[in-house]
Amino acid sequence: MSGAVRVRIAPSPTGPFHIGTARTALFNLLYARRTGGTYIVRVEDTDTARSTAEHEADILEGLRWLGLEADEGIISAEEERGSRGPYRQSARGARYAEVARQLHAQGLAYHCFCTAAELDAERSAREKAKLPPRYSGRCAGIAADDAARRVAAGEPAALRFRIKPGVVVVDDLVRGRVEIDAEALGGDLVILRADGSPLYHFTVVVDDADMGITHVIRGEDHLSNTPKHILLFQALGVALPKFAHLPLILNPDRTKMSKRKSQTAISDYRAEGFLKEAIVNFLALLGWSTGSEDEILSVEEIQARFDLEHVQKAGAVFDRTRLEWINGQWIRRLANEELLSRLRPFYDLAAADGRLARPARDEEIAALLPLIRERIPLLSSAIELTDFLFMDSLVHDPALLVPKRWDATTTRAALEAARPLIADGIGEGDAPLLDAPDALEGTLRALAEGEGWKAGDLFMALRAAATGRTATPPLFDSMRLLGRATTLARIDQAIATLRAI
RNA sequence: GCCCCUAUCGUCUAGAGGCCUAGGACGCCACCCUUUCAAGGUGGAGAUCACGGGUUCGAAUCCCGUUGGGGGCACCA
Repeated sequence: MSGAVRVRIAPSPTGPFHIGTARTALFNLLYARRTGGTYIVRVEDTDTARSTAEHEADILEGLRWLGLEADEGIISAEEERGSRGPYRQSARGARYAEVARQLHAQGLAYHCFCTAAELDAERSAREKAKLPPRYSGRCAGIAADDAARRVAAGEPAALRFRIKPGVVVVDDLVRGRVEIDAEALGGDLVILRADGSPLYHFTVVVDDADMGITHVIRGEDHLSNTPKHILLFQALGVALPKFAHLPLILNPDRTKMSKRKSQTAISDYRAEGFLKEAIVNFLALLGWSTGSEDEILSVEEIQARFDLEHVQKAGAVFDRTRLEWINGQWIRRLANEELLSRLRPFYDLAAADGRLARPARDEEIAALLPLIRERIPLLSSAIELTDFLFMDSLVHDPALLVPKRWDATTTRAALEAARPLIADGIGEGDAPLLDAPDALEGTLRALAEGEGWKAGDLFMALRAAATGRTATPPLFDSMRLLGRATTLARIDQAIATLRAI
């Protein structure tokens, strides 16, 4: 028996991979890494009505993507690692039945013959009397042989665990000592339904015991239920794990973060072009702090500093704006090849769904990187920012074509005057000159000066003509990337459009 | 209704009795840079540390209460 730390994340595949699950998984992983412990993934799919293979796949893929893959437990639909499994609750039915039998044999659990209707009536009666919901314990006193006879006769019976009276102490690593009177636990707890299927509070304890979990790190929403777990651990005669309840992630209105009020699916954030580094960085700082003023941290840096002492006690609002800022920071930090490969799927998807007329080649994206890196808060932003380079045709909005201080006539004259200079100054498929001075810029500035135009207005007219947009990467680089023929054709098209006004 | 947790700028937070006339970051505003948009730089507004009592020479920090917020109380997880 070693003192090695064993922690777990136990997602339930009743929905897509949730941001809150990701945060809990991350904190468990960080704690395991920091202590040299083992990080386990267990799938809690006892709710067969709501659990699906698709959700499980989404969760496991999300964990893998974020770098939160298990050391032990479930890796994928096919792969499971470790000797203390099975790690999927749906495969542990026999074990739950065995433990339930044992508790029953010890008199720690009993058969309950109450029907759903009776329990409902009891509950609503208490509610009407302004009393907290609580099982009366009506079946607790049925003699064992009577109960056995009724079960044998085929009467449906759930199995209830006897809640021992007394005060239960939760020694929480984040919150300190918490005392809860067993009286407030709602009465004896159903651990097996009448059909024999196990319930959450029971399976979680059996699993944590079987898997040798030493630290249960989970959301604060489980704090009130922890005494039930402690009582169950004691009934099983196993050592208690340590508990650490993390603050909840909140909607902007400060309620528990939910799908209804917030974007909660990790896959949605991924599809928008959030980097895994940014999500991990952001999530780590939601409810935990370094104690220093550093903000942009890699998983390795976070791992090296993580501790439960700096975990916040109060809930934290999920601030998407801040996430986007962190994402931008990480995009700017990625090496070129890395950024290129992260961008690749976004360009492929855009080409496939028609937002771009054709796929972008690697060299083309590579050439764009320096132009867009500082301009994209999300990977997906790159598409809107550069789509003009990958479109066969472009429809000018006449309203955008004319710079604010100009009229249509001036704009047309300017485009006509600039056209030959551009024809001379740009080649086919030139590379961007980036920070180097572009000779064409000087030429066009001279033109503007000679005509009494503001260079900025001329550039804006050209930008709108060449790209169809008013916010673009730097103009001259954009035109070089576009190539001589396309740039001139678009200027001609813009002139024609202006003539029609 | 009962039980539990919690409370520092709009948001995420630093702060573990004197270093705090409360620091940083996001966001916001202004200016600089600038061909647009960004990025970056500089500066600014923004918190009577929820409130009220204590303890102490001294409290954002400790104690009690109040109020606010949240969570939990299923044959859901």
